[in-house]
Amino acid sequence: MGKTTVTSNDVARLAEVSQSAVSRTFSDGGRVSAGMRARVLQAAAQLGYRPNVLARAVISGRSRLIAILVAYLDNHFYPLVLEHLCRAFQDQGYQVLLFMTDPGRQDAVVQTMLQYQVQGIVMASASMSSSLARECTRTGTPVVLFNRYVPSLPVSSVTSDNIEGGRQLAHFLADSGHRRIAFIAGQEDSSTSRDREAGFYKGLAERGMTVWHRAVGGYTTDGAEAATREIFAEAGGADAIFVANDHMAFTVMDVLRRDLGLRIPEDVSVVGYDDVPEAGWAGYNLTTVSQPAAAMVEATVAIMLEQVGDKAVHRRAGMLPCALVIRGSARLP
Amino acid sequence: MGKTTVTSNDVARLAEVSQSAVSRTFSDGGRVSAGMRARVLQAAAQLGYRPNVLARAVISGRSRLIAILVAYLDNHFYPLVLEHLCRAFQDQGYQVLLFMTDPGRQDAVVQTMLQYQVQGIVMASASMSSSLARECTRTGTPVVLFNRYVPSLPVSSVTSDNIEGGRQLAHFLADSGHRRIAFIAGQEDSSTSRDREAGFYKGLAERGMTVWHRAVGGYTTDGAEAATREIFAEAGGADAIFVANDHMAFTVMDVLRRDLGLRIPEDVSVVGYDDVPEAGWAGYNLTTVSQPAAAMVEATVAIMLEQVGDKAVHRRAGMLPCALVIRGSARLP
DNA sequence: TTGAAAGCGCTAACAA
DNA sequence: TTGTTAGCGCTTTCAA
Repeated sequence: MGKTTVTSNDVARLAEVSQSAVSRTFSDGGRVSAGMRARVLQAAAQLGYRPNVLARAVISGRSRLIAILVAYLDNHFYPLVLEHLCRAFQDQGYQVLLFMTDPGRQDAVVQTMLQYQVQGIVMASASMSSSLARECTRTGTPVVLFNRYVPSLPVSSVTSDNIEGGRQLAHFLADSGHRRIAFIAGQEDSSTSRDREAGFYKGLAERGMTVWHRAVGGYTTDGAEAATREIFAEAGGADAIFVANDHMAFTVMDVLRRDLGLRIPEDVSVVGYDDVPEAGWAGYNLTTVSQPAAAMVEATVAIMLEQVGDKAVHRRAGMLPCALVIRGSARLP
Repeated sequence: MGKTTVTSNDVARLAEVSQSAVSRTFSDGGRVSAGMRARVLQAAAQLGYRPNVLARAVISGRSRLIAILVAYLDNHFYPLVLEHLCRAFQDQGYQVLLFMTDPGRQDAVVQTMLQYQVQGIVMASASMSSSLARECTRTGTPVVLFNRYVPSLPVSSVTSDNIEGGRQLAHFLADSGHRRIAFIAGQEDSSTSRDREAGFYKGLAERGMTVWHRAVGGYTTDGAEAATREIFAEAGGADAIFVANDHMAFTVMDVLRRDLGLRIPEDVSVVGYDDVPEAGWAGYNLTTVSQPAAAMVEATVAIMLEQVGDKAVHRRAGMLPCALVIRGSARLP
């Protein structure tokens, strides 16, 4: 078989030029004459030469690798975001190193990322310890939390205005005549769930109301089912439920209709959060708040590219507006 | 600030040992005495040393990088597969380089993968040109097509038995008394759609029937909607529709119920393929064929690991059994 | 077992 | 513009 990999030296020998001429031809700002370039490219094509970007990264310190960490992909919001992030980084000449993690193993995963010399880290549906955040700062690796924030950490974040979204839902439900309004929280330690809840309570208060019942679904299917049953174990049940995200809301609707024999929205109104594609499906037709996924991805990429290559890392926080999407799962005024 | 990256030389200097001792301590089969190991680890911890795996990859030729290429993530089958693949490779000490691509740009993307010295390529919902496949063979990079196969190419593949699945659906519909059975194809050039269709026709033939109408949905939402309308533009319409995957089937059901005012399954039966999580949701309750995603991922990873590091690439083809999942979207006998 | 030395494939300063 | 030279951070012979 012989050697299987073609190096810049092989190309240089065939083209009868120096090895650095080959390097210049294949690097961005390379100053090479048209004639040289042509000879090199011709020899490279003949041999099937392909630059080894890993070797390049070792020297230049620019791996053009961005790590993305996600905890799960069952909530359809995240695959969508992942797809857009990946395409956006690719378009900018960066490649995505994908990591799935369970809470608890995140620190080890971040160590692996750093070993791969990634130039930036995006964390979606996942958080990070403060010691790790500091380590990233030390190595000059910018971190962007997607759809989450931790004010005390030296990391950037991109979110939408979850407080305002929760508030608008509260107004909408209160103004539609609902009186026993329940809330199903997501993960209690996530800023999304906390903010949506805070905004929701604030909105209710502005209408002189308080939440009728609060349950926790933990952003899981099982949790959502249990929370729904818990609410309707009480006498009378709720006449409206705000579920902290769409993914849980679908389960809630299934339990309500199939298991409890209730009609939506005649017997009980359901509203969610995220506006994932399924929310628009006729089988659910869910009233919800849309998160501007495309704009959030854009902001994430912008913050990343701004910091990549900089020696120092700056904390940036982007918050994008959300919008109430009224469909048919909640009664109207 | 000073130097920001800690190298094995820094550790060696602090521990007063040779640089190669540090290297051995951090590489797998490194023969080092316990005392040496302890000194090195202590110095490394003190400095916050982290091996540069890119430099290691340049020398050893083992990047421990696996590329995964997907064309889209809206069909929920793929995020699920991606999540499992990623976790499985991570567990084996490999990292995933994720690429999203549109048909047509795939060749350029594969070139990028090879530049990153990936040790293997998984292609899901995406195909590959024969010249590229040959190039991968030449570089000794194993390729596994997930949920797709191209017999003429020197690449491995993992599929489920789509022919048998289609056949079972045909029997099921025929035996339930349906007489005007339509089929909505996916992408015409994909082996999944072709096999499901072939099996379906075979199954119908075994019951002395033929397909009543055939339309093409192209695995897209818009295509599925158009195909549905096309079928019901004909006098009478179908009394059953086999949709080539679940993702399109949900759209078909929406169009049927919301736009055409038909009841499922009283007026028309709908069956899909894949058994994505949403198929089990009460709002759809779709009769379908389940693809063994977990087993397919397992087979993919096994084929990959078997070949990674081998000089020569072997063609492997894994086909896993599927299973009919009967829910409520199709009439029973 | 340990250390010295020679690279892996490439970039980047420097001189010509 | 081109070639020469010195590395990047690491693995891997080869002696000791």
